[in-house]
Amino acid sequence: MPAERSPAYQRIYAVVRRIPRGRVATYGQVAALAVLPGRARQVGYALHALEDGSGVPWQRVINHRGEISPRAEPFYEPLQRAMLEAEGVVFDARGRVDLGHYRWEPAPSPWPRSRARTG
DNA sequence: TGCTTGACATAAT
DNA sequence: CATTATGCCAAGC
Repeated sequence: MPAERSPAYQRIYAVVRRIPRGRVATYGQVAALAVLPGRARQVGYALHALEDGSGVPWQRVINHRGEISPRAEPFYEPLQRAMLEAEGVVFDARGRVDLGHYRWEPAPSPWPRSRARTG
């Protein structure tokens, strides 16, 4: 049984698929949403095992610093950046993404604020 | 089976 | 915010 079929990997892929276009998420964020707290490395490992036709938007997963994590093949770095830029994600002069602006938030503060006063 | 590596995160300085 | 140290777990050898 390939590791890609592992339940943990499947949850990771499911979370990554939920990342909307033009948004990014960190490995730790994906790990937390995939019910794998503290195992951010596994997220990267799971994405590493992905195939081209997997349909998983792996390019939307970056590290906590808003940077594209360098992998063994330097070829992927500009590729991921180009894919994100094609989605509307803007990179800083230092090659970083403003997480405060592009970070995907699956739960947009569902606070029990009850009836909003003033509306 | 045990050691090393790796698409990371967090805490301390 | 950058560095350094530590935790984490699967894959490769």
